[in-house]
Amino acid sequence: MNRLLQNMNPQQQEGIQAVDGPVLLLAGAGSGKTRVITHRIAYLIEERGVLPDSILAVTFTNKAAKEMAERVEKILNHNSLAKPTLATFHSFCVRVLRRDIEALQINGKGLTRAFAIYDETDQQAVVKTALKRLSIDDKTLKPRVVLGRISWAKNHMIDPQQYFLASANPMEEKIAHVFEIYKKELLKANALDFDDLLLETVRLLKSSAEVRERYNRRYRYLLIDEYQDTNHPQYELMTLLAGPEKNVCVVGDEDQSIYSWRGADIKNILEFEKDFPNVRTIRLEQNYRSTQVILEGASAVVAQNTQRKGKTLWTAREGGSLIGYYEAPDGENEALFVADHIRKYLREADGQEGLPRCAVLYRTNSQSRLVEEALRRYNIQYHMVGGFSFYDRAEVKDLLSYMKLALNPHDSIALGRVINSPVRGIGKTTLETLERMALSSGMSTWDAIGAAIKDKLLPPRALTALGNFRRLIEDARAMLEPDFAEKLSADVAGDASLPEGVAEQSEDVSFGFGAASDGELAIAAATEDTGADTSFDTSFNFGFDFGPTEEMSTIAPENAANSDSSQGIDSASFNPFASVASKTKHDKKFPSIVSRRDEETSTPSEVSTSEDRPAFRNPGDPATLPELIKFLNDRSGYIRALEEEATPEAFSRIENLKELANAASDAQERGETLHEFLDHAALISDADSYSEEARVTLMTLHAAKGLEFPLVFMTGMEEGLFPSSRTMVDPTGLEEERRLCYVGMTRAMDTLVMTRARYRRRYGNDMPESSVPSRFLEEVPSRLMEDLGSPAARPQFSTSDYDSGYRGAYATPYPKANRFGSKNFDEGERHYNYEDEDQSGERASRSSSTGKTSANRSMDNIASFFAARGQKITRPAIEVAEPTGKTGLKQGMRVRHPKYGEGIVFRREGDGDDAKITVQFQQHGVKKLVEKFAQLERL
DNA sequence: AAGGGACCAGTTTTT
DNA sequence: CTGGTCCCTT
Repeated sequence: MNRLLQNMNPQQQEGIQAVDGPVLLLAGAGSGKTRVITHRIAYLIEERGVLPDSILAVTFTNKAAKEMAERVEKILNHNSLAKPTLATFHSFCVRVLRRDIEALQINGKGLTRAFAIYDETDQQAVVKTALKRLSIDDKTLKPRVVLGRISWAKNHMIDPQQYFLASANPMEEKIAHVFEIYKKELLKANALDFDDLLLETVRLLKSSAEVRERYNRRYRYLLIDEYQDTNHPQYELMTLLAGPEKNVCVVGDEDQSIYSWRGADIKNILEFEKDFPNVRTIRLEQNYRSTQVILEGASAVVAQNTQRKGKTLWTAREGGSLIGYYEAPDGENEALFVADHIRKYLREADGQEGLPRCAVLYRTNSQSRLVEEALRRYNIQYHMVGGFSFYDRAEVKDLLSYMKLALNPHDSIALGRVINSPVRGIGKTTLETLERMALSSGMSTWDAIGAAIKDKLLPPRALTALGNFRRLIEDARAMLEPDFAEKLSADVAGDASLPEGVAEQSEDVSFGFGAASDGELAIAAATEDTGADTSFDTSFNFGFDFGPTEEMSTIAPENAANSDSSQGIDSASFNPFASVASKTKHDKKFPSIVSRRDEETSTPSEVSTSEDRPAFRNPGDPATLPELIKFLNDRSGYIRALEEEATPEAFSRIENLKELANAASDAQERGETLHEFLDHAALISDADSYSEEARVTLMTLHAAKGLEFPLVFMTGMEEGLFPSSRTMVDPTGLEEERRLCYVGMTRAMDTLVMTRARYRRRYGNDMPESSVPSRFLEEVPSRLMEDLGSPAARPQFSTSDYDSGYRGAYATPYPKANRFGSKNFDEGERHYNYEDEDQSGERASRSSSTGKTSANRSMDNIASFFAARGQKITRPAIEVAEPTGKTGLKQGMRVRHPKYGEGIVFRREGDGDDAKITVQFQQHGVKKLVEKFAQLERL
């Protein structure tokens, strides 16, 4: 038998071999779907002799795409040089548009290939300005809501005019107006939002037969994963890409459709069968992942849904441990329970085969904080996906905005973001004037700046500031031009040919950077030693004197001097390549970017191809990514402003910018263009940071889709939280929540634990009411569950005579109306107590300082728990924390502050460099200070 | 123009 | 408890 079909069940084999014509693969959770997809791709290549180039597989997340690519490569034993295209819908569209969007232009008008991608924050900014322009209070009409409507309209192919005509009330009419402005602004800014990426690609492929046929020729085998989560534009895209051959395979599971709120349309599956009448449907129903207990539990939950085709998943893994349930008194305790459980699990798994891996899943990102804290206390390494992405941090976005402006200065959102950060004296009034100018003349803000300077339409001070800013951007733009360095230096000789990394592909579609045309920043591929050698001289001067030449007089000499070492901008504190940079610190004349390697090996003139000396920028090439970043960091004064701020936060921002420089340097090594780098930053999602090696992973239920773990925790199983209160009103929303629950449960291979907190804090306040157990808990047959409640409570309540079948004891003293506890519970009885520790002793101490009346709150448990181990705790911090910082300051001590004068230490939080001290000053009231910087003097 | 303080509103899920 | 916005002072 073919090795690609080995160890596959008949349905899987069919899925792998049915490569011609349309195929619908209905793949239940854990049914080996990814295996089938990857083997199918390998089968196409190995058995059918299909060129990898002509295979396109579209997945939902970058993570899935990456994983799939790796697995395919592994199956093929790395034998294949060419690779199939594996991408998300969005990233694929970006690549298409970066290449072909200008085919949509009419009379030279329309978006260019330098288009920007607007993320949700950018979109909000556009909506906000639109609202302001229409004098609509953004409290009555929330930007989020407006955006939701706009997105909805777009995905239903409704334009602003149609929206206006269809609007039934003033509110809708207003939205239509905002929509119209929004659309115009994006056009003016040469920008596309996430929806546009899909829609414009569809429009492109529909309107240009030439382009469509080109892609049809290129991609002859199409595969769409997570088909149940596609929306209408994605569906259209699929049909367009499928072309006349219709070798398209879609893979999905309606029970795992969890993105309908984003426009995913279950109808797509039905329409698929309609549009492709000769479709072959294959069902994968054997689950290879979970134990029978878990699978049965999950199936029982999802069986409550009415809107499903219904299928019978089965597993050969009979039995399995029961689904655990733990009811915590509050969120902290819940998190500690999970952490403790994980620690035991990791300990026990130590000697065993295989990597121990587990996941903590929750409905909302905000729930992660408590779990994180708990894991940190246990010193358990964890990996969190989601939440604030690296690329969402303000400083990173700022720098990215500078980079975007270098490509596309008309990007008004990026411009608005950084025009005055760091502060350079361009304030509100100036911006308002510019905005008015732009509005009345229809030009972009960037052009308005030019006009204002040209016609001296603003006060001199503002004009100077604007002029400086404009020069900064223009200089950055100049760096993207080939020959930019030559313009800076008179004595440059040599040919400025672009590096040819990849030859144009056989068919006419290619995304390699070799395909980059003049406007794009083509960058030579690089080797490992690149980063260090390439670029970063500590001061931005590229190692040669760039006295202002005719063309580049915009780079003012004083600016260059500005960034000289003594001024602190450059400095080792920032430069990621400081160690090398200090060595190479320019005593060379041009071409300095070219580097030691040249000195050692060959002369620059001999070198012409990127293969020969990929590490360096050839004379005549545009600047490298790290060079650009370095330039922007220095010339914008961004780093300097942070350094002057000198707060811990500022330093961590600098760290983040370093990290961005590292990312750029990596991208450089991969041969990415600036466009590609920015596209990546725009499209990367938090879910993509999941790493297989992590022992402990924290993420939302949504992010967990497609993954599996031996041990899974589902936390926050409470009505209103999960299912979310917003979804509980309509049955459709509720069914989606239920599917989400199904997705979560079926992530578990061996063990599943569900938890709930009786009291959960919200907005920093305790919720007055006890939570109600999630209905999904009720939907799991009780014989499949066991209570993991307080070990201490167990002896009190014998389990043997408890009839509902799970071995917990907690429900006994209460009416059994609800298996999952009742409101009148005495909190003291059922604490999770850590390793059966006696809670009675030290716990009682002085916890009343928190103002809580109940001595049984988990906080006190935690306090005693850590106190017993001699560890410091930060909560409640007041009575336990031992001051160990350099100052040795303690609560009650009298201190003097250089500015605020005398005061008394009120409390102390944290330790080491992060320690914060709250001081009651006689004159200035209560201040919270970072100990390290506070310069407090003990009296 | 810029920084600080007071006030208020918000938690789904994501490319 | 956070983050954003508005208004106040310098």
